[in-house]
Amino acid sequence: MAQKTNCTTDCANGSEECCRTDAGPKLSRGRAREYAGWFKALADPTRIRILNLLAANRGAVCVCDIVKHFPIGQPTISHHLKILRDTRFVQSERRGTFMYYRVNRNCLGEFPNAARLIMDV
Amino acid sequence: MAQKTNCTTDCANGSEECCRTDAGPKLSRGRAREYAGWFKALADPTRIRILNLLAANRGAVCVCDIVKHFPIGQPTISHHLKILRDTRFVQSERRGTFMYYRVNRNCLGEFPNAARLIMDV
DNA sequence: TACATTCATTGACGTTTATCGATGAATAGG
DNA sequence: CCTATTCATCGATAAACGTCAATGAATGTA
Repeated sequence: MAQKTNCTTDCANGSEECCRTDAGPKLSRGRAREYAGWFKALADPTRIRILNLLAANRGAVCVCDIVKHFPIGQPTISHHLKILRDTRFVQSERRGTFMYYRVNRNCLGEFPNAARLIMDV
Repeated sequence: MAQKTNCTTDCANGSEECCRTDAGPKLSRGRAREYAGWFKALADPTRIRILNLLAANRGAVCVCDIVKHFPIGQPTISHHLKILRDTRFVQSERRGTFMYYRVNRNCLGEFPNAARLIMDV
């Protein structure tokens, strides 16, 4: 429902940048949605600190140990871990009754890539 | 309300990683919130494409021109621009009746920094 | 002065999200 | 088997978010 304007006709004086820059976004809607989902996974303080905790411990950490460091319940931690796992920021591995989570360090190099693609450099 | 567990006592067998990794997150709650707010600004497909559009046009672009390229109304675009401006992803400048927006290219270099700080490398 | 245009703000709406408590599935050990 | 433990899933709730239509403030022009 893009609102109708007559900006184009008004700015036809040739001396302004307005209305001569008609280039739309180059990123497709689908790819933008993909990137947004990626950033959305990092758009929560708790998830950032979970990631930071996992990075601070070299090896993998089990859920019950993660829970200890946060003032929220275990189901909520599980919820956040699922989001981080679905977006490949962390990897999980089962050992007996325990689930061990570790950071997926490949994601680190992807940040500059994302910036480059969005910022169109 | 971190759920009580006896994980620590259970894993006192010394052969498991569990419960020997007691390092909490190093990032403060405040800084995590700051970073999260930053990522949250990019956690929407429309905002990513607005940013991409601004990056694709060398000079600044006025709001009415941005609106043309999206299937949403002008107030919503204004709303997104405010979020991007509050987080310093874009800068604005008034010329007469028009508001011109441009990408803040400094933000580009900040991505790797954010990754490094969160990932604690 | 009066009018048109650009853009931001407001208030309302449906949807999504973070959190909780309760429950269920899987595993380990008596 | 039976019980205890770890963790994921479900259902509910309150807050936050994206969007809209309507309005308002600022500016340019006749």
